[in-house]
Amino acid sequence: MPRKNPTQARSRARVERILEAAAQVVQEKGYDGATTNAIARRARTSIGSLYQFFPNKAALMHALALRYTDELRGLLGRALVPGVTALPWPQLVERIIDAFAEFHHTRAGFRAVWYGGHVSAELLACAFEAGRDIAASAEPLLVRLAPSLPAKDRALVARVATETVGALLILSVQAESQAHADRVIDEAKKVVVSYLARYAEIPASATKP
Amino acid sequence: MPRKNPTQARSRARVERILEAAAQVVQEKGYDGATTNAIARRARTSIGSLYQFFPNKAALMHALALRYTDELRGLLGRALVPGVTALPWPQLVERIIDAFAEFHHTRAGFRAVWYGGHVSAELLACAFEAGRDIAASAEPLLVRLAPSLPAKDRALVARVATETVGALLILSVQAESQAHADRVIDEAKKVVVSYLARYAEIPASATKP
Amino acid sequence: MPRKNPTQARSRARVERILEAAAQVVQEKGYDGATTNAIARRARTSIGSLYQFFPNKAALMHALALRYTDELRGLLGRALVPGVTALPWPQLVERIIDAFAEFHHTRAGFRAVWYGGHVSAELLACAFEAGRDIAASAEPLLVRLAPSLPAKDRALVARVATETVGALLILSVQAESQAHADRVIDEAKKVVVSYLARYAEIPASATKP
Amino acid sequence: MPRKNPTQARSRARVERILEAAAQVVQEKGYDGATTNAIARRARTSIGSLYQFFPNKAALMHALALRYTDELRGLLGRALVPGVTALPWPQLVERIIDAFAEFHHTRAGFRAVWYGGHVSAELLACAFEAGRDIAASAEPLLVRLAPSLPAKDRALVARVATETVGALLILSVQAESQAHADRVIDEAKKVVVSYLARYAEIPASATKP
DNA sequence: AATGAATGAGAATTCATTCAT
DNA sequence: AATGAATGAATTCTCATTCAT
Repeated sequence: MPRKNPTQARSRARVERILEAAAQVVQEKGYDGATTNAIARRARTSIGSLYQFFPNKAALMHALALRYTDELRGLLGRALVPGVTALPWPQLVERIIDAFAEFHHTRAGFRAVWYGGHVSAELLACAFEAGRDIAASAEPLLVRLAPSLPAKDRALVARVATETVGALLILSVQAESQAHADRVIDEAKKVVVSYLARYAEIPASATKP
Repeated sequence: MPRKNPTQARSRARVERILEAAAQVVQEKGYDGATTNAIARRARTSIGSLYQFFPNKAALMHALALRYTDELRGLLGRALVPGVTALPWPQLVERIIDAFAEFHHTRAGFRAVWYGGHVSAELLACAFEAGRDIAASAEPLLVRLAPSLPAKDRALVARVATETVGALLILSVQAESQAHADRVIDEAKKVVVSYLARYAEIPASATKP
Repeated sequence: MPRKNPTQARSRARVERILEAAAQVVQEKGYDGATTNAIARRARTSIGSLYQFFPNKAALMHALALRYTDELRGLLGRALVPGVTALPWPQLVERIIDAFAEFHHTRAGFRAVWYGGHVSAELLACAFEAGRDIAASAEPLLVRLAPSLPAKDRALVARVATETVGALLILSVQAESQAHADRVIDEAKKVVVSYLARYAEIPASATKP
Repeated sequence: MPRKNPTQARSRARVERILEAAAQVVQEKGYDGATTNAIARRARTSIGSLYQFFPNKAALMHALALRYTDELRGLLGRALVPGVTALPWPQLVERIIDAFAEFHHTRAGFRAVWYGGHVSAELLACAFEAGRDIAASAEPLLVRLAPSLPAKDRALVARVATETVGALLILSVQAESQAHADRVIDEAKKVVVSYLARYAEIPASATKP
């Protein structure tokens, strides 16, 4: 019974190192300064190895973006721990916004790549996809909130709410003080809750049965 | 009585042509594909002339970006024609969103430069300032809507509303069909109106005296 | 009886201004930095006018070089004032070297163009010609010194002596102190006098009849 | 027991090829005509490789120049083989001049870079240093020739003699025929020997004990 | 699999020169 | 004659990608 293929493990670690290096280099030098050679050097690998894992620069950048969006994609699911889902819906929404806010404030690399200078066309495409996915993961909440809303509308509402939160979190991150950042997040909560209230078919105080 | 120095006029026209060409090429080929030579060719000028007006590619792109933010800055003021300001506040807000939506949909170059990848740190700073200015131009409306709101809160609310509209207009522009784009804009109106309703001290139906 | 064509006078002044500007710009920016446009700007003329007087950049540089070499060409003749030519030959030689030394130390522009950085191929060709001419102007002295020396040898000896003086004057100009510069000139005199003494057919103390 | 790292050896050879090519191209096309692409082509390398070894054109030219000055620095030492040092001093001096003359006539690239135009200020500083070093390597001969000459004067005399030889060798190289070039070298020997004879404290016929 | 030297297409930019005004 | 905006060929240099070792 052989243990896990050591080569695979090493490969995985190397890919991780390369992505980490890419995030750092993009952050430090900007998108244009982030040459594949510089990234390989930072990752203490050879440029040849980099190309073993990523067919070209675009693929590398795409993977870099996916790494964060994947985390984001799972974020909503992870926020919905049992105790939380039972809360009245406005508080539930606020908890989710808090979870995203924490992500934005914690992941410096994320901000660096997404908002810290050069946002490439590839990254934007990724962001769009990620947005769609995140919105999709928010749809179940909408089902509870507005059961009679047609599926198509539900997707739209989820997307609009998600996108709004995203934009306001960026504004929050750019704030000059922590206090101001917090106030922006408070307003974001108000924006989304007011909006969803339009569609809500259950009272704002109802807890999950 | 000679008319305006023809050379200056020609220069201005040429700069205009170059910026227009740049917008088109960036839109078509992306930032990296937009070579200075291609831009000059599209503008039916020589590459030398391009460099007479813009010291380097970054400066050209910067000018292109500024051109749009400057237009945006004045947009709100221009939307507030007499007939409009007398409308009930929710309709007034909707008119303003329509004005911004038209701008986003009309100015292909705007989208190209701001969302077409490669937004430099310098440009982001510009965008931030522009956001602040646009929000500032929206504050008078808030005074009418919520006279007792403290100035500091007013600035925050204006900024949050502005940023939300901006984000949703981008989403709208990315929509695959015109119909979908319109629905996104409708939702944007709902988001902002619901949010502002929280602060409104006058009825949604009140017209200006 | 009309006075001198004023246009010609103005042209001459303009050419002078351009050459002066060229010398300055070469000195300040180096040969590569000395663009024709920069020279025209410094001369407060248009680039078009510059090309009216000089068919191309090479011609301008050539004229610039000639301006100094022409002065050099006449220098020896001017040094031979009556009182000087009567001196014993070694002192005469020393006087000539002093005259050249003064020229080198006085004409900062000359040093700038010739030794201050970028010496172009054209300038070198000029220098070679000038060297030949200056050597030629020194030949009459050799006739007095060594009447029986064949003309061909005389040309060679004159050239060798001239070139040697030139090289040592450059060394002198590069000296870190005035005192050191003077000592180099003293040695230059010794070098040339010792050399010419080989060919001298008249005593070192003989004055001209 | 592996032999020298082949990569290093190949690199060294390539650098050598590039420098050789640069010397040739500069000689043929002049400094301005010597494009980096032309040099790479001549060296049968890619332009990319050229830039791997030299950060820019100036650096390449600088390296080319240094290569020759370094060779020159060692030249005098190498000329003083046992049989030569025992010669009477005037013959010894002549042998040294012959060695330098051979260098000048052999190394076409040397002439190209140093006298082919575009000698940068940086390069001039190099040349000055090299001159000092070469003069220093000649001082031991002066000690034998004029033991009582103070050290400071010795340095000056060595420098003056060295510089004179250098200037006359350039003149020699520019000569239109080999015969003429040889005659210039003969005169150079006379110039230096006559000059040094002024300081000589030992007979011109004395051989080294 | 890993390495990194080598490649070369292609980009930005300059500047001598022209020519319509 | 004078002007200087316009031209575009030519140059330097970068960097994604390949491939022999």
